[in-house]
Amino acid sequence: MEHPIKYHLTKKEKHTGARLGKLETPHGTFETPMFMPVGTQATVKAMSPEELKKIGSGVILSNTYHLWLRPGSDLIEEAGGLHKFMNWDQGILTDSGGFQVFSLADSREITEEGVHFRSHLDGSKLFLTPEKSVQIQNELGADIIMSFDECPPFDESYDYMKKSIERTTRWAERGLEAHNNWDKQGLFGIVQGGGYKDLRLQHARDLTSMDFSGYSIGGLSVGETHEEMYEVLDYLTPELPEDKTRYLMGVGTPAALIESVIRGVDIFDCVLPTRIARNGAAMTSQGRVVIKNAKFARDWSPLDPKCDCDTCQNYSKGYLRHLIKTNEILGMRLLSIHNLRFLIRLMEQVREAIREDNLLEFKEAFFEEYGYNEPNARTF
RNA sequence: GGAGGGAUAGCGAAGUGGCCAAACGCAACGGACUGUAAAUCCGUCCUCUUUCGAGUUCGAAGGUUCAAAUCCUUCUCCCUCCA
Repeated sequence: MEHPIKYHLTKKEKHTGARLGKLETPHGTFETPMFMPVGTQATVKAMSPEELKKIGSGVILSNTYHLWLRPGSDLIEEAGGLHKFMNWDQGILTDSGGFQVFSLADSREITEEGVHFRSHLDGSKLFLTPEKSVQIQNELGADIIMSFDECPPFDESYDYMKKSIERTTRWAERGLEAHNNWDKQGLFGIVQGGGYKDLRLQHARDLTSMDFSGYSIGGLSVGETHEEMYEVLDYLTPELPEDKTRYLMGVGTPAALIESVIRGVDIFDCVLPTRIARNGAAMTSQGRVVIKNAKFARDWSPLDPKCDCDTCQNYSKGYLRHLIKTNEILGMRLLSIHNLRFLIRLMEQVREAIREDNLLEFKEAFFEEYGYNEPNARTF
């Protein structure tokens, strides 16, 4: 089968094997490694598409579950598809809703057929199946759509995890079967298995035996330590096909991005940069800056002197702190612009380092300034 | 001039004899946030102490009581209405 989503491996970094490549989609070709901003409800919160484009965003992620509930995938189809609906002419990836089943955990029932759970909006009973998820995603029309998976906690029991990945495999087959828009939409499979090596490898083999357009690594960054996550990547990525995109879902700390690229991952998404922006924190070349802290009240220097984003070019920490403290919309917008630009630029730098075969040196220099020895491994 | 109401922690506001260092909200301060139920959530917030705890508070002064933010007396200030 001819996939509408193609991955072209440009080169591998000499010392780490990190991959430089191109992700080809019906809405453009994008260099990888790449970070994808999250726009759950057909909008990257606080950002306009024009601003996203300006900071170099290529593919953005949106969500099946949320758009299914509101405004409805039929409405978006009527609008001409998600790209047209939200005025985004670059790539779009939609998540399957699998993660929502996991995060809305208090009221779900997982069966072989699908998942019964309740709407977070009005409590109404919902039923999502692999076929339904694909159908909704076909209507939304994203370039990359995701297979409907179960995303169990990292420390779920072995027995449960084994049953879960086997069911997710069956769901993956059903999703492949149901997908009817192969001309314009690629479908990715999602590898689960928690921290169990044999299950991860088994699931990877099961999914790669099917013809997906790319492969995702799910079930990580759900509370485990970075070390546990890196260990999974160490043995998992070699099992994934060289000629397809590897997508690590939900990862977005600068450290994890760099370490994961070193372990062979191509693309990432994460709500972290936009969420912490709205909550008054920034990722900068000098480490994390909690802009709402009192110490920045009279700091007239830019958020990150090494950043080229509009926020850092034009506004001071003191002003940003004021905006955040007064709950002004502009504060959230300016910090979102910065944080996204920071990660997108970080990926640009990583690509350059792969090109130059000096990724490890880049990593050392980055952490020298950013601070690697955080008290908590999960701190970004 | 007369009648009435009120003064509680940074602000607003409960509390009207013991369970009050004093609810709650806001502000302030700190923390968390990883395929977004998030412009959300958590903690601190009289002083000292890491904790236990100790010490000073409820306009001011005096009093009643085993015990007072709560009752009594006087004073100060504020508000409303009538002249």
